[in-house]
Amino acid sequence: MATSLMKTIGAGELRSDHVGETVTLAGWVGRRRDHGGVIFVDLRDSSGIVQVVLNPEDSPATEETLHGLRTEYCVQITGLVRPRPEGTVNDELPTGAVEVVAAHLGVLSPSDALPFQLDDRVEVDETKRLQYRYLDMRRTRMAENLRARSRAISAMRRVMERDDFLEVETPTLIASTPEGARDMLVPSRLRPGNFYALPQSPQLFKQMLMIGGVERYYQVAKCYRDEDFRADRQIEFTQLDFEGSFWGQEDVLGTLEEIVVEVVKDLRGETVELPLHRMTYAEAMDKYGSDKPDLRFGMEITDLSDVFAETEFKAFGGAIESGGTVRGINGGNLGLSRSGLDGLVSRAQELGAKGLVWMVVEEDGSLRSPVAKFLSDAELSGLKSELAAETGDVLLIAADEIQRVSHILGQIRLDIGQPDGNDELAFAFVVDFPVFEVNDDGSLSPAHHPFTDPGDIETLVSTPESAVSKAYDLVLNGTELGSGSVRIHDPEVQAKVFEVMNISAEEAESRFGWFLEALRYGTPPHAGFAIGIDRMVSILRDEPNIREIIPFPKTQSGADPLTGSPSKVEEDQLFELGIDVRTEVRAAWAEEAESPTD
RNA sequence: GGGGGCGUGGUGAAGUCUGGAGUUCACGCCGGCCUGUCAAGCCGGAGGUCGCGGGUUCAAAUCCCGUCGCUCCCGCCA
Repeated sequence: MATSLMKTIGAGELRSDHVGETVTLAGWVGRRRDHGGVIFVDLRDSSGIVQVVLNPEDSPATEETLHGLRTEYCVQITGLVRPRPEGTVNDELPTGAVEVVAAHLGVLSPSDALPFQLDDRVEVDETKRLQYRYLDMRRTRMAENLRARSRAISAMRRVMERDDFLEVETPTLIASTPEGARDMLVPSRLRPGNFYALPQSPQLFKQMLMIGGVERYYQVAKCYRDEDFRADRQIEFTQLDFEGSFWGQEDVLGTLEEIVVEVVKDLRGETVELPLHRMTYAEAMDKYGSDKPDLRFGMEITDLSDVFAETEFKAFGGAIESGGTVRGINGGNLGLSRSGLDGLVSRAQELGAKGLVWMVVEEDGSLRSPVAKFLSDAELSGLKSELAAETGDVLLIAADEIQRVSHILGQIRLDIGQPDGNDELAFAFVVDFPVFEVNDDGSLSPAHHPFTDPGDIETLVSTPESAVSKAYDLVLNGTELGSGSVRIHDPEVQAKVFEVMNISAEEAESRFGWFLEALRYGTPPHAGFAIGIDRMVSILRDEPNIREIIPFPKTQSGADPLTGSPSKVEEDQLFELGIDVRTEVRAAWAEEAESPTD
């Protein structure tokens, strides 16, 4: 802790070594224990907590100041560091062996009574916390999360600088580029009716940096995606974005491994074993029904099509006949009641399943299930052996087209398999993503932005649905931390990809003509990645959502309870921007003004 | 766009299913006592339009309808 005019040392830094020194501290009044005569104050600053002793003899401040001290007053204290008396040492505190006898106490700034207690054991409504985020971050949870976030970024920079990456800032008022998500738009005053987009990622800029000879670039980049919120999604978030020239996939994954090792070391003091686990997209989908498998537990999806190849049970047989599949998972001994099992069925239906068959293995080896009577003995025993079923196990089976079955069982697997209190970290690279995802109606939609190396061009053209791109993800505990790819550096390939993606030459020219031209000036082969910093830190900190990692996050409806954003603006301002508000919106405003809600 | 959960003094919860006086618990706040506590202790006190609107009822925190906010999820999103 640097000294300043107002303090000579951080409160949390005091140790027995400092005994005998007179120090000046500044910080906040945490807990206050007023015994009438002596008063103990837990003085807190960013370095920690130390006990300050105030008493009439040693502290010549007025009685009023002493007893008038209240929680969260901002104070400055000068006093002597001394060992705590015999028997009063507090082993819970790093500073617990000493205390500061205040000779002088100054209130720098008093505090109103707080809207909620800063005690970490008190759970507070999150909206309230966000509304008073500046108080919330005085609590250890947020204070530590902010520090962890900073350390994570610092570790990332360390790797980037060690490997000679150049930090470059790219603009945030840009032309809309296709990343799949909805753009956040900013109106242009100088060109009414025209809009900037906020970047969903610095994608094309970093590629141009490669063309520009930077060779190795990184940026801690703010990104924006105007989509619905989730526990791990905000409309603005921060990524470590990097890119390298003369690079292929292995170079990127190697750099990611370095980053993972450093960040985990700094945040958790743990050593990550290299190489990180790696699997193909196809394997991930097959075994885990997800492109971001949670590998902290097994419960792999098993193909049961062979078992039920000849079945009389229509739900299974029908699926197989129409080219689909029957697959199942062994959920283990879940101890679920009938209604709990039915809950899984509803969940499956929510996920688009026609149904979900559950079976419980009884003591005598028989299978209890609403559909057991429709299945032959051979099928039941085949099922048990395929799923390695033991007494008490719950078997869950779905039948439908492959993609849907994977999705359903993959989600159910997560619902029932999430290890509680398991602090294991399961990193994995998922590689060989397809170029296209197949929609329900059989049509294709790009799985990545169109600047991703689509692999073999002939395959891309002849059977696009089976084309494998050079795209890869980094996954941690079932959450996608980020993704990247080898990029296209050949303008001919780029044109071909647009064609296959049904982007006409005219459209490509009008939207990215400038970029297509850039590709024509000796573009080096290049590849890169972007890691979601908020996500990574939230998992490493065992936080349930990324709002705990973002200093000033938004609620699920995109509002900031502290500042009131988004907010209305004056009509003059809209006029100046060339924006006309629709009559319906205007009417809604008027109604809102008349009858304020909540 | 859809489904689930939640909304009760400043904070957190119980009460809601099965309607009967704003009832209870913990913390905080205010005042008093108290010179070795560390979630200090003891005594006293203040503080609520039960999110909001409507309906049913003799009577609504409680039942019904609507609405707003927060949250988790599906869709969406890499």
